[in-house]
Amino acid sequence: MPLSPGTRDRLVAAVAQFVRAGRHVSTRAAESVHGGLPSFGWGLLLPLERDGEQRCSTLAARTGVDVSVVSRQVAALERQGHVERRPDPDDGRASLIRLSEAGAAALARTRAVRSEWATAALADWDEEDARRLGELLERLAADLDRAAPATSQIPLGAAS
Amino acid sequence: MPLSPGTRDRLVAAVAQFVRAGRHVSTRAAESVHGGLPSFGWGLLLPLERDGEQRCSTLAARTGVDVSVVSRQVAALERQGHVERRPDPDDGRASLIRLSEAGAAALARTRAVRSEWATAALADWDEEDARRLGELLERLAADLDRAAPATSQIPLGAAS
DNA sequence: ATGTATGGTTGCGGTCTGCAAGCACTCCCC
DNA sequence: GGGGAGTGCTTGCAGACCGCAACCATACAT
Repeated sequence: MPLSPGTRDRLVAAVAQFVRAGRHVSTRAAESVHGGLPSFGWGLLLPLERDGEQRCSTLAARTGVDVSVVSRQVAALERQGHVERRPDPDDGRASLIRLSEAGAAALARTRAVRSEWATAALADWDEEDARRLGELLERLAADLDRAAPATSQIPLGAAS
Repeated sequence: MPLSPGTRDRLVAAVAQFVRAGRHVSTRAAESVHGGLPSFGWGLLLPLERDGEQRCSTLAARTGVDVSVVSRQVAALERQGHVERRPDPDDGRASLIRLSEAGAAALARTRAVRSEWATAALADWDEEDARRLGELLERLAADLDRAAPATSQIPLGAAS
């Protein structure tokens, strides 16, 4: 019994409130970039930048959404020139998605806007607290992913 | 210059990733309650429970969304019996929204489901880390609210 | 009384999401 | 080698939210 219910519930409440607040900011930051990425673009371009060329299904698994969503977003990003696609030489069904130069530039612009916002929001934070929060958030996100099974395992509509 | 860019950007990335993960969990937890609240219901019922009877516009301000959204959600929650409405005795235009007994019960059920999930997700967290994260999150949410002006102040579509 | 401001509702369009059906291709077993 | 099962992806569909703008009813100020 490592955690008191009080602390746990307070953390849950803080998370719920924070997710709401964070959603606003994350969509706004992307939208304010001209020729802006669709707000979800960030979530797709980031793993593309970090892990390089990869296929839709990998991207879907990494971002935790349905493949169909990724498929549509990739199509949109491709139309806008942010990503490029080529057939997978090892598998005729799949294609490999790669960040284009324009996409990298858009990502950099979005990142700059975010940094600006973050600087304002974090004006009176000190190094220690920020570092600590970053670590704890990363850990919590990982634990949430682990505790929240893939969508297929939760019968969404079929509540008993 | 209280914060290094490296720490700041890492925190930004952690927040972005976390918001994505958290959104999944928060919607799922509400949906899994039978006769479930619409996932946004939680966001409305919570301030109703905490601050008591209040009007739509107050609710909208508190939750940070447009009044029209609150209006529709209240209508839905009223149909489901989760909230009750009565005309404001002091102002014929307004109505006061109040959590019903059924709504309180639904809220309790949702909370129970959340606690269950949280217990699983936080299985190997210790008291100190959880408490610290809760505090830091609350502080960050407040700072984000402060740094991200109300929607009316950001011309959404009118990007230059 | 008349004009303005405010609380709320509704129509509209947009984004993001998941599910399910369908297509093309791969792989394995007979 | 051929046929069936499995896989990668796309698309049609429906649902949840969101904000803006137009609108109505009431309140308030001059």
